[in-house]
Formats: sequence, structure tokens, C-alpha cells
Amino acid sequence: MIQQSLQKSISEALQELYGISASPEAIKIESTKKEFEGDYTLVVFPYVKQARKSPEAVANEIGNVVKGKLADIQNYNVIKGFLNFSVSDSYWDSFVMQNHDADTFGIQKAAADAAPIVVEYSSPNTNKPLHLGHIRNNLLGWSVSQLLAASGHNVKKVNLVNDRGIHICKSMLAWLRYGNGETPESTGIKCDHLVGKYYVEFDKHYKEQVAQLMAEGKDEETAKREAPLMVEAQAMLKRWEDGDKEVRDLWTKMNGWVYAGFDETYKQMGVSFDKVYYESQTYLLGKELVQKGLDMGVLFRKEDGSVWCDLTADGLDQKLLLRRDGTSVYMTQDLGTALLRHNEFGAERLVYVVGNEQDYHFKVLKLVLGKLGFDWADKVYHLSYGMVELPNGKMKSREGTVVDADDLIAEMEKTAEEMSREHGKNDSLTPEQQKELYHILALGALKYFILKVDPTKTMLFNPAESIDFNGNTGPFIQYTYARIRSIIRKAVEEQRLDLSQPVASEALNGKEKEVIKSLHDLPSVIAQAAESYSPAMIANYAYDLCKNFNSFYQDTPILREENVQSKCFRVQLCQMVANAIRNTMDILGIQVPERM
RNA sequence: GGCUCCUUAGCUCAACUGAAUAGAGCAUCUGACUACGGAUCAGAAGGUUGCAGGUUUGAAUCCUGCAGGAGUCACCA
Repeated sequence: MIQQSLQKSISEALQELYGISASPEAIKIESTKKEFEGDYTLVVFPYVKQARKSPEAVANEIGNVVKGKLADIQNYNVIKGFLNFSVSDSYWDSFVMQNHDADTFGIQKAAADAAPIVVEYSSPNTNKPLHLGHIRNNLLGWSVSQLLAASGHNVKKVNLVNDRGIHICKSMLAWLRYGNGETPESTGIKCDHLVGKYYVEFDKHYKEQVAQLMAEGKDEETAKREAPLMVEAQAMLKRWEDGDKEVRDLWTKMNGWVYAGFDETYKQMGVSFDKVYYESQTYLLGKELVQKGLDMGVLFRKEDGSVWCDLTADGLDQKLLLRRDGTSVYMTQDLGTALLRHNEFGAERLVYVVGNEQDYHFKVLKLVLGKLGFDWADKVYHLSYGMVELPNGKMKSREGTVVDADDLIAEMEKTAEEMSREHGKNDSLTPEQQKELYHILALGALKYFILKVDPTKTMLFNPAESIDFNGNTGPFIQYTYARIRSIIRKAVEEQRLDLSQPVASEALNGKEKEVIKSLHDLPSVIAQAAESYSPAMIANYAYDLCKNFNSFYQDTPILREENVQSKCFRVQLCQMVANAIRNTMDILGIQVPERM
């Protein structure tokens, strides 16, 4: 790649001219802003002090030396402290010739024996269906996995299902009490939604009981603790832990419903896992570690029997690791599963896709792992993402302002259908193909809308805008892809163009060059995005590429071009753009249609 | 209250981690259809980057203070 050649030559030039030693990687090459002539820019300010010359003089001297070293650098110009290099057309030409039929352009393959990166995401509770917040989690988890894979890593996707605890007991209890034996089959309600319904039911009756107790003169705290439903739920949890058959059977049944529902939603979203863990099977793992910590003297036991880790030296508080009754907490089992995962995969990194409300938890997790003597503690990476807010504020399940994942997807498919019918271009498709297309478009819109914003930031989900198909949206990119595929089809089928042989262009026009430069950037964009776990960078890249292409396409009649060589070159360029779009969209988990 | 994160155009988001005149989309306005796919393209308008200092040749970006917002500080997960 030309950037690397530039870095190397500049590094040498600095040494030769001024005796400055700077490693090639340390030299920053930027792409030249559109208003200025040139392709790549070196800012020379950092070196003028040592060179003891004016910025212009330094830039000119470096430019002159580099031009002499690199045949691909056709020219350079200097504006103040900015040294702009122009790359020769022949370099861009050969770049297209070498890559025009590379389906996997931009994508790296991992060595088979490389230590994997384990990415945990999704990790739902089993008491209610998935909502918008989970959607961001799932899309991010999937996409980051794809991104890491595309940058040459082995990736294992795992899910830790939180299938035990007081929450599922609440659903179970409410179902027993108020359910009248309802099943998904008898009601026609989607499995996980039925379980969620009883979770809400529990909350409703529980609140009534609390209110009544308070009316009888109890204070709020006591009322909450003594409400019969809560007492029963606690008892049920105890029975579950004791292995009570009746409770376990019901638990198995209702969790089974939830899994069936989740599987459907996962399938809709197009995400999957290499391995699924269940908390019911792993929740005891951490206890051994705690004992080890006690033996090592890095943990301590209080008089009441509870076990703690003192993190005050690290600027944090004391953290509870075992309850007074010896049962484990969230942190305890996370310690256990981290160790399990590390041992099981020999992982290079353990990535957790979890919301930023748990920043503190993961900080503590890393510290405690370190105190327990695990040198791999710093391999734990919390991919912390911001919450999703709605125009009218936050999502609150109690207030019924959650956006349900299934409902949202169905809604978007409906909109996609309406939009498509309006444009009426898909009459040639069979009803099945149409339905598939609407699904592809709906999910393209949804995924792109969520993934294009920086994961770390709180984002606003505006339903009205998310189903927009114009501008910086998934469907815009899908549409661009479909058009390009159409051009290529016509070139091959109607015009009998032979695309198998590499050809050079006659002359590159400005917009064509923009497209080629954009393509040329893809590998480094993927590398950089992977480094910062940012699918958003990929999304924005893909959008820019499409915009560049559309702009070029608008005033360059590719198929009407009379010069066969030029035409062939441009159609091959189309192929490259199509491949780049497909590969980047694949990283985001977005499908691209051949026609739409 | 302590700690962490955020604040960029009317709205939703960028800005390659310190560089040239802070960029897109939506919304508004103006142009381009004998359409290689107009779900497009070209253009206009829209900014004291929350406020005040500081560091630097250079700051949306780094430091300090202030204001506003979010999260978290459970023997919940």
C-alpha cells in the first residue's frame, strides 16, 4: 500500500536530511482534503523544530527526496506546513487490475491455530422477551465478532443465559397463581411473550399487596419485604436451589418456552453463537475461586460470614463476593465463568458486550481477577455501550414504554413493504422473493440505524427516522448495491463484456479516482475499526463509498462508453465497489439484495 | 453527595484520536428526468463545537474550574 511506502521513504528522508530518527509507523499520513491538490498529506510541523528550518523549506526538501525514491509519487506541492503528494494514475490502475475480481477484498483470514477472541454478547434474562436495548447488544456483539474476524482473528461467540434467580421465580409464581394453565399453544401468544406477561402480572399484584400493607400502617420497606408474593417467590428460589422437583419441572417448562421464543428472535436478527452457557450450570463455579482467594489472603471474611474484597487501595470500595448465607452473587459467578472461558478456549482476549451501566462491575471484575493472581486479567475487555433512549425519554418496562424486538421488526417489515410497493419495481419477483426482500430491507434499515452510531454513546432511537430509506441509511446502501449489480449483469449479458482479463484505464476522471481511493482505504479502515471495536466506522465508510460511487455514476455513462477498454475498466471498478459493499455490510450483518 | 461518562447546525449523527475553511443525512429552499435503476445527483441556507480560563506553531479533541444531562454507588442480576 502506498501509505506504507510513503511512511518508509519519509522516515528515511528525515534521517538523511536532518538526522531525525522516526520510525515509519510513527509518521502520520493523512488523506488530502478535497479542496487541495494531491492524494496524501504529511504535516511537517512536528519536525521543523529539529530541522531548524521553515515549514515550507522542510516540506519542499522532504517532498523532493521522497519523489526521487518513489516512482508512484508523481508530484508534490507545499502549502504552509502541509506537504501534499500526488499519486500517479498508473498506481491506481494497477490497484484495480490486481483486485478487480477479488471477492474477499479487504477481508483477512485468520491463521487456523491462532488463539481466539471470545466475544460474549446477548446474555438475556429468561423472564421477558427481548427489547430494543437487547437489539443494540445483539447487533453490536455480532458485528464486532464479524469485524474482528475480518481483521484476521479467530472469534468465538458465546452467550451466557441468565436462566435462574428471583426474576424467573416471579414469572413462575404468577403463572401458577393467575395463569389458569395457559400455554403458548392455548393462547397463540409467542412463547417468550407469554412468560413476560406473567412477569408483569407478578409486578401488578405485588404492588397491590405492598400498597395494602402500607395502608395497614407498615412502612414501605417492610411492606415490600413482607408482601406475600415476594415471600413466596423467595421461598420458590430456595426450593429451586434445593432441587425441588416440582419447581424444577415448572422452571424447565417455562424456560423452554422462553428459549423457543428467543431462538425465533435471534433468527430474525440473524445472530448466532458458537456456544451457549446457562447460569444455572455455572453459578457455583466462582465459589472455589473465592476460597482460593481466602487462602491466599487477598479476600477476607467478616464476622457475619460474608466474604469481601477490599479495593480501597485502588480507589474503589469493598466488594461483596459471598453472602452471609454462603450463596454467590453476580460477581462471584462472573469470576468463575471468566476462568472457565479462559481455560476452555485459551483465549487471546475475553470481550464482554455489556451496557455501560455495568462499567463499575467490570472494573471490579478485572481487579479481583488480578488479585487472585491471574495474569490474564488484563485480557478481559468490557465493550461498554450506551443506552438506547426514545424520543419521549427512557424505556421503562413498568410504564410500558419498552419497544419490543419482535414488534419492532414486524413493524419495519410492514413499512419496507409499503415503501417498496410505492416504487413498484419488484413486480417481477415472486411473493416469496418479495417477502424475503422486505425482511432484508427492514433489517438493513434497523441494523444500520443502530450500528452507524458510536457504540459508546447513548443513542436516540426515533422510530420514524429509523424506517427512513433515504440518506445515510441501510436501504440506501442496499439500493446502490442492487444498481451496481444490475450494471454488471447488463455488461456481461447484453453487451458480452469479458471481465476476466485485467485492463488499464485510458484516463481516470476525478470522481473515478475518488472511488478508487475509497476502495484502497478499505483494509486499513477495517483494521482500525477492529482495533477500536467500532462497527460505526465501517458503516460510515460504506456510506461514503456509496456516495462517491453514485456521484461518479451520475455523470459517467459507463455502459454507453464507446471505448471498450475504458468500459471494461469501469465495470471492473463496479465489481470492486460491489464486493466492498457486500463485505462491509457482511461485517454489519446486513444482507444486500441482487435486485430491489 | 462520591466516582465514571456525555454536551458539535432546528433534529439525528461524523470528524481517521492534536492539523488546512468542523463534515453528512433529515427537515427547508433551488436546479437536473429521451431512467446504462430518480429509492439518484448537483447546489443554497444552517456553527463562537455548553460556558470561562490554560497548554501548544496549531484544540471539538489535552489540563483546570463552572453549568446542564446520564449512569453507578444493593447480601439484585
